[in-house]
Amino acid sequence: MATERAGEGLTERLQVALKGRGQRWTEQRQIIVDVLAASDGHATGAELIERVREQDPSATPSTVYRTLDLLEELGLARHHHGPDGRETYHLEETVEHGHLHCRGCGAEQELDAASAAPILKAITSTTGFSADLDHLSLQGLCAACRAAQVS
Amino acid sequence: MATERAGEGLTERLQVALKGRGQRWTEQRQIIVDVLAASDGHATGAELIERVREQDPSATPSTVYRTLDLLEELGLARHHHGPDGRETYHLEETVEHGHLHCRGCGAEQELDAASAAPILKAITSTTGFSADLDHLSLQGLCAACRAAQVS
DNA sequence: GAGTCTATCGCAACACGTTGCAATAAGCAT
DNA sequence: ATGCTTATTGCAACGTGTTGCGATAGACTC
Repeated sequence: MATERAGEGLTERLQVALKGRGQRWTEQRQIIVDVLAASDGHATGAELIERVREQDPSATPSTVYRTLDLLEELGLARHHHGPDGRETYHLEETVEHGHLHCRGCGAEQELDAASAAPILKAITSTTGFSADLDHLSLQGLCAACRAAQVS
Repeated sequence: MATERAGEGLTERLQVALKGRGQRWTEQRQIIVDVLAASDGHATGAELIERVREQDPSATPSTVYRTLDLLEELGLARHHHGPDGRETYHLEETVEHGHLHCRGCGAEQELDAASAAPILKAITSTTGFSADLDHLSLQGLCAACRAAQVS
């Protein structure tokens, strides 16, 4: 397993953004961004900490979470809460998407922007509220489980 | 501050449901149901524990959370996760509803079943997924904050 | 009422995430 | 290169929620 590196463009964007705010670029932050880039789907806080520790055993949870918060502030990462309330993180590079958790079979579907468009439109027109797709995390029954329940 | 009691009908329904499953009705459970009924809107786990403790200082978190889980299994209570991932509980008697959290002003709107209907319909027709309104917890910008941002 | 079975309780430990504070070290000026 | 400023780190403690286990006590039988 090679150690994956975040795209150079991403790292550079980060350095510039940090410098502009009087903040610093550190080895730890490089590692955290790399880990996030390598786990391209979704990863929980605990998973990220574990993977960061593989590369730097001295890293602590507080540092990792603080860095994740920072990345979110900079708009480079996002997090959302699963049905159990646990957090999952992903890089902003990942396409913006929502999540559908089926309480029947436990499956998780992703909801891409195109499919979500009519839903977001319905939300806006009935409530005036403009919802963030990245925070859209629905629980319910998928089509298969609904069919199974009817039987 | 009078000690509020859950409606007798609710308590009786519970006793019957428990007996049918070979489970028991205890003083603690009465207290927890009462507290839940008294905090008719939403209450976090921590708040509920504190209030239960006022009536029975020997109650422990594990008991309260286990009872809440039990009430959910019986379909008498529900919980959902706020934008910070913390849990809030409410009795099933409460009208089913969703939540809208504004990331601009921090306001929280409720979403009643009538308003939600077109949204749920849009979800079903685009994804085949039948979403639970009680777990619908959106984050985004309310109409006022959107207007303010445009300026 | 006494005895039995087992659901429930309290405790203690754990898991995830957050926060305050003192020590370290990054980045800048000289 | 050296020193200064202060962002960042590691540690330790806390808050919320979960889980395992032995002790308690509810409900049922005789």
